[in-house]
Amino acid sequence: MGGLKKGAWTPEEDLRLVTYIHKYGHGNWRNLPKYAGLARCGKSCRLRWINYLRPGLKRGNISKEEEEMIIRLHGLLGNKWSKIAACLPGRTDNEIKNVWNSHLKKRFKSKGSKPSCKKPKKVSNSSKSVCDQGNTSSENSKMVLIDFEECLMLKEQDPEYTNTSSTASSQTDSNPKISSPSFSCSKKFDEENKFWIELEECLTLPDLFDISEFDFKISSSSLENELELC
DNA sequence: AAACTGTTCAACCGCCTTGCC
DNA sequence: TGGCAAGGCGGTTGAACAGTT
Repeated sequence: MGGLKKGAWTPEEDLRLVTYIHKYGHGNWRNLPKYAGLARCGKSCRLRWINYLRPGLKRGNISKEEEEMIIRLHGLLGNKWSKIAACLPGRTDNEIKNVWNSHLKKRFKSKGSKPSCKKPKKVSNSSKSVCDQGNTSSENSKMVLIDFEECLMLKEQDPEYTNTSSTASSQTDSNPKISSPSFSCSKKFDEENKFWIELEECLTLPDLFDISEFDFKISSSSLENELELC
């Protein structure tokens, strides 16, 4: 790959890239640099466009609300930066990753909790975990996001899944924070097959509600009916 | 003022996924 | 159905900047 430039982009390169994309779009990133007269690889052009030059990007500080959102989503999705970014208009996956790694992660370290959640895991016969780590926000957030596709996939993989009752799982017994074994949630669908669920207000939550203490399971044969924390 | 240390963030790297032939 | 190309993603790096001694 001799002759390909690396490192920081110059204003001239930015201008070339923006001008080209505005004129012709980016049909093929691999060929784009050649046609745009850039000594960069296609990947580099794509990254520059997505993370910096694309219209509609919010530059500057992440707001408190955005921060809270990142924390919640990270608790549920783990290091799925692109998925998290999809929920934050104008923010890029790279930006969110940087924000997380530079300040938010430290905040969790100092609190002594584990912020990340890699993959859904099976915890017991009677329940499936959508996420094994959760909301560690300092506020009593009661909104959580469930990846509907992931739920569906898990359900399909495990025939026992739909046979679960609403009784408490063994994990609940070891949870000192909450005595009630389960409660239901109302749901709110949004785009991309995810839906928000809002925990019922009737439940008395501990001051520092931590979803990581719970698993989600589907309590009826229909995914659309009800989810439970257990 | 200089040296050192810590932080931020743009960019790169390599792996994985997807779509096409 | 397998192979290949391209795009997408997450982890990592390193330069620039800020703060501290």
